[in-house]
Amino acid sequence: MTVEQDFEAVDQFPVGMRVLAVDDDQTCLRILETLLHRCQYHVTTTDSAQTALELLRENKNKFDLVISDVDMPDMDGFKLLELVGLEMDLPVIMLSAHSDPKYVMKGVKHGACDYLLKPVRIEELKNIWQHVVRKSKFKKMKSIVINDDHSQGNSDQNGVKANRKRKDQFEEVEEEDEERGNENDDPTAQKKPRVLWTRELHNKFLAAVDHLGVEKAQPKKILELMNVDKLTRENVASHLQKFRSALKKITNEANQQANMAAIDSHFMQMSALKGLGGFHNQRQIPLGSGQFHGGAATMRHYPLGRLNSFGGVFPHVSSSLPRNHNDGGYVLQGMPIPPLDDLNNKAFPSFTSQQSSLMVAPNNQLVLQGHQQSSYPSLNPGLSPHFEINKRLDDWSNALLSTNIPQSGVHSKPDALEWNHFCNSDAAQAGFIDPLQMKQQPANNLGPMTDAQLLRSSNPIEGLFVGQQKLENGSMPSNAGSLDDIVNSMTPKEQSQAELFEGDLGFGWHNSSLRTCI
DNA sequence: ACTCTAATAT
DNA sequence: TATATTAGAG
Repeated sequence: MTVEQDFEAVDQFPVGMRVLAVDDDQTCLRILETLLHRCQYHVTTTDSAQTALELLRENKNKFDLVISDVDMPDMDGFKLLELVGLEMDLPVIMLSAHSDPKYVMKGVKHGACDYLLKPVRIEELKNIWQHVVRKSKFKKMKSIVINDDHSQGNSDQNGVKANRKRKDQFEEVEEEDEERGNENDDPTAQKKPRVLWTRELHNKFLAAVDHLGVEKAQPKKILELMNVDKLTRENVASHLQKFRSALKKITNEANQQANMAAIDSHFMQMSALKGLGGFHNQRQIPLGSGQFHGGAATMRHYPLGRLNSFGGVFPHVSSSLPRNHNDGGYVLQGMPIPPLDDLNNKAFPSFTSQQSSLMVAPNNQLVLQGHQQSSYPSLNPGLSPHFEINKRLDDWSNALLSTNIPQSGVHSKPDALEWNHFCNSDAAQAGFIDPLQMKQQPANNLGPMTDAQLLRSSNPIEGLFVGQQKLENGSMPSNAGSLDDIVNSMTPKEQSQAELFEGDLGFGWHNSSLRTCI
């Protein structure tokens, strides 16, 4: 079988590929030329690197590949390599008699896409066209980002392999292609988007988990229930892992506390007194923004006290709030839903910065599209339908300010230490905020999270709050009944506003160390 | 084939 | 930091 036949059997492409061969040694150059011709390449030769460079500069896009000797009097082959890489980003193959790994490495580091040892065998030249294909593929996808990655990304991958003589070039090229292909198959595709577990997304997650039951909730099922585009099982698994560890932490702490029962009964009393504890999920709320198509939108009843402040999906932990958070108050963000507290404010806010509906953003993240949360306290309370919420933030902030509690910034949330400080602060002592009250009227006196709440894809607190306002100003009958009724009673405008402002209260809430407050 | 957990990477 | 990925073991 002739070389030609052999070659053509491989691929038609390389026929006519334009190769510039550079070697100061005339003999070598002649041999090289002959071999390249046999491969049906279109060959241009020169014996000087300088000339080569000029040829290349004058004939941009007239060459597909450069194959150059390393040792040349007028210009170091590496220099040529570098310049070519810089100026036209052509694939360059280095050629030398030195098998010294140092040289090989140098070539590779300078961006050579291959390093051939003299004497060159035609078998090696037969395959060099692949560098052209690869390079152009590579260029296409990197063209916007980087210009000179030629000398970096390329080299590392070849580095290890380059210092062995390549008998098995075909295989090797395939390997390399695979390596690159994994990441760069689609030139337009960038890195996989990261999922941002926003409140809304988390709520869907919670709804799914709740539906399945905490114990039985598994990534795959959750994923199905959530029915969110582009979300993967891995995403869910990761989140679930985080969720569970947060859960464990919280329940552990809760269980360490004594007097649960007493506190429980107290809570129940408070609930009853408040008239809010008896809410049932009587009907669903029509959802504007929910994308939820799973089976969680069914009516459920929870035994009062089963649910606590963590989104209604936590196991029964004597329905008492966790207290005495002794690790500094850190709670995995996005896990617990903030307690509703009593509706007369005194929320213990934390601040998050994302919200709204799910999309794939240009920045290549799965994000919730929407406004960036206004930095507290920049919201204008007078204009916000969430005046009271902002006021709560004000209260909290002021309380903090008046107690020398170090604040780490707008997005900080108090940790256990800060909270203890706060509880002992003048502000607290003066009744500015009553820790005791906060303790006595924790979130779960408001009954379970409803499907509707979860599915509304907005901060349930917001809806509740609006409802509460309506109750208070008489625009809603006081016997409105269920929580759902309240939320349902929101006007479309209010709902959209709630939508817009959702996230005013973050969900990194933790009412840590309440025990130490009394 | 999937899940869980821990560890580690990005 | 939050999320992703991986490993190793069910």
